[in-house]
Amino acid sequence: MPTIQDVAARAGVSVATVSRFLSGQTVRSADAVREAVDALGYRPDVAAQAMRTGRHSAVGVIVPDIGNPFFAAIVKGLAQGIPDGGLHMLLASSEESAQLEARLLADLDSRVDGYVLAPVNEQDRLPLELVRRGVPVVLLDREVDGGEDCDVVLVDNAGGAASAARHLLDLGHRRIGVISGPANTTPGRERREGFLSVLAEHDVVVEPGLDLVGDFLEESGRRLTEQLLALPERPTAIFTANNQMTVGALRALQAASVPVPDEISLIGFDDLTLGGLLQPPLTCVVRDEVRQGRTVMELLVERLGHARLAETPQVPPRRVVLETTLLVRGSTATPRQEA
Amino acid sequence: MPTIQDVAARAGVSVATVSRFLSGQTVRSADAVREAVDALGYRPDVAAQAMRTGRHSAVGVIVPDIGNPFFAAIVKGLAQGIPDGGLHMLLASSEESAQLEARLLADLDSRVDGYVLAPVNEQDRLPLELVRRGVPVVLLDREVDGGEDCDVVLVDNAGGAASAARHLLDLGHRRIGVISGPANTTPGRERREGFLSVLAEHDVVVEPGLDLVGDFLEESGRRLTEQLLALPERPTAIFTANNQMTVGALRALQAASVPVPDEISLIGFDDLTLGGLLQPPLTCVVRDEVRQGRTVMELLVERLGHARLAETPQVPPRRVVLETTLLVRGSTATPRQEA
DNA sequence: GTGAAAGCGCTAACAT
DNA sequence: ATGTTAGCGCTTTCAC
Repeated sequence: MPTIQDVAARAGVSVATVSRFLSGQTVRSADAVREAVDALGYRPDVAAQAMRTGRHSAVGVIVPDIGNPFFAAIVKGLAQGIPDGGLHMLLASSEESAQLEARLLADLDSRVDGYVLAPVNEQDRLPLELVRRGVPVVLLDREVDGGEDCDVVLVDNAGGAASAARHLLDLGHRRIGVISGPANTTPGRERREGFLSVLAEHDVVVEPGLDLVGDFLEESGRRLTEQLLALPERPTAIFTANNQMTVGALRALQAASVPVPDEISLIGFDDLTLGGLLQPPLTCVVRDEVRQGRTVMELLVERLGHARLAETPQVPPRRVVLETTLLVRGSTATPRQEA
Repeated sequence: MPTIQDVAARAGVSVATVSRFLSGQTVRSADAVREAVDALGYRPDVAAQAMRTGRHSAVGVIVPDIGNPFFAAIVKGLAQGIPDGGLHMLLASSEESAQLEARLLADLDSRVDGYVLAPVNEQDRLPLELVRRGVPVVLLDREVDGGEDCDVVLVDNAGGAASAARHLLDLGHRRIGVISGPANTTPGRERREGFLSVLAEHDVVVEPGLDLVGDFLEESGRRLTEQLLALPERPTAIFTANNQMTVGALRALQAASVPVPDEISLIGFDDLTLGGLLQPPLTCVVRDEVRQGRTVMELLVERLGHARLAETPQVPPRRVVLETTLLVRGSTATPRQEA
């Protein structure tokens, strides 16, 4: 690999001139330098640049589960949000483990200029520590306690869940099972609250056996749905708070040969890859995941730019809440009339 | 951020001793150094290490489409294959563009010690250039021409496609549509050839209008299926060569209200997230994606280890071919008897 | 506009 | 076993 020395030698100038040329400054011998760069196939050594400047032209991304198609779509959006050239993404998956998350964050520390984080839980102190140190951070889909100082891109969890609840109420459901996510995550908490508050407004009681909390993974959706099906009096509808748990619910319903929506209606938060091709097609609350990812990266890039210009840029933290849409397909219907 | 100097000062030793301690060598003042490291929260600066040693403790991963759940599963496997601590993954998506791939590779050059690559096409020269330079590379799911010198982890594309073909023949199909991937990719080429060769052995002719080539994306699966449905005489079965095109085919069949498998049987290469929950559940050739990813990373890690020990390690290139399984579910059946 | 030179944090001789 | 020191490739003063 040629170094900047080689380029300078070939162009007959000093390394300083080459460096200036590369950083866009006007240089008398621009042509000669350009020629040398091209001829030698010179690429600056990022490690050396990083050491000298403290900047890495890379961002760290930690998602809870990269195998989840939802986060795959988010990552696609993140990639779209990266401006052309030179900014890279270090991706890691915390597997919903706070411990692993802490290790990853520590490892990334001297490799990146900023972070996209979907913290494992809202009590997570790490993101705020970074912010206090002046490190650009944008939270993805999840907030942390006291995180007002931190950019965040959410969806309207409560509103989306509320629209799902209203839809079920409109259809006539009164006995509804809720499978929500961990109460210490933003989507887990807000979706449950948004859903239940609408039911409460309409004096619909959700007894403890119908109000279940999962972990956002497929297996818990399956298990909790089985639990609902085992009740003496089954619900007539089920709300699942994320895509993976919806998949689990579908498997359980299918395994138990429960006809959807004839016996039980199902409504999920977030669509599935094939949600529209299922029989019946899935009714769900949808959002634009790719756009959400893109927005996150745009905020981060902007903040990185400011961080470069001044020590204390004082860009006020931004909180973006993207809308959700209720997509009514075939998995919800009027409850069957019981005797 | 404290430096190794700070640690040395606090422990009352030289930086060399701290460095030795950190690299695992036995040191007299181990306790004092450990105390200083902990108290200061010292973390070595990776950029400085990289500059000094030339190693980055990171690997670059370039997949063609990170939004594809198949590659998301692969990436999950890759993450599993990373030994505890300190090795990182820089992930990028080439979006099936050779140009973007080249740029990504150039950008990653001074950030990583090795690569996992799913090259955009088999004529791609870049992976071999890296290998010639002594850079550890493992090819993922796709080979390149003349790439005998390069580790690669494939699946038995031809065998899997052949099993699909035999399954359709056994059911009695004789007029079969084939939607394959780009002929200049390994899975595109091998799956088509494996499929067609079995048909040829049984003297089943696939006329040009039934032998279509897509681009592995959902939209091409949809369009080419529409094309098959528009034929004067429709096929009684369709084989789609990857997951995304299978989704497209399903959409087209549904849009045209073609009953599966009653009028047309469908068999795909690779399962879908909800393949088993579709109505009918999808018959397909399956493999263990996570295992494939894990295997790739294990090979790469091994090669990185060798690369560290000697200049010319001469580890012979390995070629791992993982098996596939025919998963017969409900989307294939005996062809309807025509008049 | 340009060049000489310092130095970012670390590791690996080399000398002890 | 330990300390001293050169230098990885680059950017950025500083003096011209």
